[in-house]
Amino acid sequence: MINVLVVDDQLLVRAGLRSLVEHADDLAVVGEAANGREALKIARQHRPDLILMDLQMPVLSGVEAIAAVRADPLLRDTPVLVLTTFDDDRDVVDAIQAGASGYLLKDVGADELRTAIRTAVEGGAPVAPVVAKRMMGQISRMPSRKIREETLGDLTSRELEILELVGRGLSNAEIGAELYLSPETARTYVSRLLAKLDARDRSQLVVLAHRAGLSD
Amino acid sequence: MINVLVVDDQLLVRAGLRSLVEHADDLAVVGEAANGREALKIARQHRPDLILMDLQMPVLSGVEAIAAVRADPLLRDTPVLVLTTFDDDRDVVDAIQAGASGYLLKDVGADELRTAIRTAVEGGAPVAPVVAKRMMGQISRMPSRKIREETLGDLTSRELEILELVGRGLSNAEIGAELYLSPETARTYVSRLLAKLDARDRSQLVVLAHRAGLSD
DNA sequence: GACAGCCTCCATCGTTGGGTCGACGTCAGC
DNA sequence: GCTGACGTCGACCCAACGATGGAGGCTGTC
Repeated sequence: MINVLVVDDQLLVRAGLRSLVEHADDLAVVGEAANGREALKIARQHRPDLILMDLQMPVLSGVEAIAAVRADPLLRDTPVLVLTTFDDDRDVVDAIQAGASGYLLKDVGADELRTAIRTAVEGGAPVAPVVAKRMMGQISRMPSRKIREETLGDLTSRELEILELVGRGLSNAEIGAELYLSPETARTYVSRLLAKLDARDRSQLVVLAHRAGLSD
Repeated sequence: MINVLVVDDQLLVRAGLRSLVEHADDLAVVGEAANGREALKIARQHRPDLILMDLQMPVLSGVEAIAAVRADPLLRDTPVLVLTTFDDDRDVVDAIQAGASGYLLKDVGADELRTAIRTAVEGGAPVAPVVAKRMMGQISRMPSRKIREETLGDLTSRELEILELVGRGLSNAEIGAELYLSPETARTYVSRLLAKLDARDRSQLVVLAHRAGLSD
């Protein structure tokens, strides 16, 4: 039996969700909350298996509430399934970074919602196709392996090491200390990197390093 | 009627997919291909409404094939739905950056697959919950608005402008030229930024700018 | 009017960075 | 054994950077 906490500031929506959720034998609503603060309080009391949460709420927004859940030692592992009306890029990214376990829109079908709840409890991340499109848009803008290999292709492994440290903002002396080299050697490498990568500054090297995804 | 091109290097899988897909009245398989090169050829001939593609393939991998589809003026708008066995972070990111329209795993249910095909054709992005979890993991590692506001909170708008240019690797003189300032003024701002953000180098400023997501 | 905050400019001085050489050692491969 | 690629170190010199402290002007607000 999966116990669900329903969080939405509109009474009507909560009622609708309750009837939807309880239509299934394996699902039950153990509480309702009208805002983030209430949600946290009730969640700590009832320890639901999943929190179904709207984002637009007074007092404590959905995103803040999700972050609070993830920060709470008691609730840390409770999946939070976002169920909201909009799919702004900003909302989606914020919710995910706050620690959401899934992201559905309110036009979701009844069966879909129930399936999503089960999926989230099992550790999966149910996401509405429109939202997934947003997510993919974000990922498209990330540094790609292709760029990495194209720009860093003919660097030796040692040069890559140095570039990575330059990309962290280290000075030549610090790089030398980090790799047990003399500062002069570090400078030699940086000079070579500048020539190879057609950069003028070490700060341009930093830009390249980040563009190539060397920051991870 | 939605015409589907099935791409997989295993005959058996293609046969299975064909029977699954054609089980619905509104779906039809208009072609099969065993690798990326074939897929492109047949796609150009038949102009399917959707391409169902495995990633692991000889000759031309799935990711490469997707990129080729997106680069082809005739096929540019044809959705490519990835259907594969694994969900490596790398595969997922590569496929998305190549231009995939969705990402399913081969343990998908028959109904789910058919629904996903329709969703993809309509412009949505069907994604398996496990894959969505990977995607969310990627997005979690991106620069967040929170960090941005925390680190850049008490900067004036002008200072932000300068920081953005520093983050692109410009020198003081270039910043001055860009903003119609004297180089000395640019230096003054950079100095202030160094003090405010507790950095020592302009290269550390570049790091901060990128961490805060000022590169977009 | 006094004041604070912001934007703009400048001069000086020490430090770092970067270009350009050259040198030595190692190791793989022909 | 020679060559070439790589890694390491150093010396020279000039340009850029960064710290510091100052200055004037422009907005607002009290």
